[in-house]
Amino acid sequence: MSWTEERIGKLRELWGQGMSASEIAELLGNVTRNAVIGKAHRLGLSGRPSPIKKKPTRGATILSLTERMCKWPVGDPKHPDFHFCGKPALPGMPYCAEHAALAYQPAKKREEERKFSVA
DNA sequence: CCCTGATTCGC
DNA sequence: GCGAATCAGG
Repeated sequence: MSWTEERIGKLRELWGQGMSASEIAELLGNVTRNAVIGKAHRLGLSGRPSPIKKKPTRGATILSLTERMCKWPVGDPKHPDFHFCGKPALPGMPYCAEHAALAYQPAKKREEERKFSVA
């Protein structure tokens, strides 16, 4: 299977929407996340999370940074070591891509479960 | 241990 | 250029 314009367009679209490589690979079909990431990288993409160690924009106050901080509560709020994820949050999301996925787990095929409930 | 993406290697 | 393997981090 080669990367046609159609697939590349889908890849770029899904990737731009914040879709994870594994999700994109699954939706595209007959591709692995490695293929998607590899192609994305080759296309000049990558933008999404996990540039591993990154240099935070220092000079700005922590207040401005918290807006982009993943507000995922880690540990107990009463715990003295309580902290937030701190990873870059998605636009419009209080959490980063990973935690947003965890917080807003999309119910796939909810219809199927639904028809069972009717019975 | 799970997940993520990035980078590298071989085909 | 493609994909898998490997690396690095959360």
